[in-house]
Amino acid sequence: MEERVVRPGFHARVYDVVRKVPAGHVTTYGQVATVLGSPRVARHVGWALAACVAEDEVPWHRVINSRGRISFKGDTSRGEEQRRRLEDEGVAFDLKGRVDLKRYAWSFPGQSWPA
DNA sequence: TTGTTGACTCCCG
DNA sequence: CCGGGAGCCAACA
Repeated sequence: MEERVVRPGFHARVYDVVRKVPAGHVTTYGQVATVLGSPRVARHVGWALAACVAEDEVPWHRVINSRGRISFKGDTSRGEEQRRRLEDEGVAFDLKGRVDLKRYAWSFPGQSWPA
């Protein structure tokens, strides 16, 4: 129950949390990790999203880093796609490619798991 | 089993 | 705010 231990189904939890983010809003890896019960696993949230694809129906593009920026390890092609999707949903970007978290950050219902 | 890696975050300057 | 360094934990070889 309140184990909050990261189980092998970690990805599934990440996906569910990300799916709760409505269009026009964004969240951070740390936020998702916190909802999962472990703010330290922010890196694994990104890793889980990396494994996720369109078939998973996960709005991975709504997840950015704590600085309101799009972080990638080198393949910016997905970063540009992420930015395009967010702009299409009404999320404005800074000239430096940053999002105003103050305005678009989404709060999860209960901020805990399970929801 | 250990060691390396990483779509991160925090601290410092 | 930005950049660099250290820490974090699970997955992978």
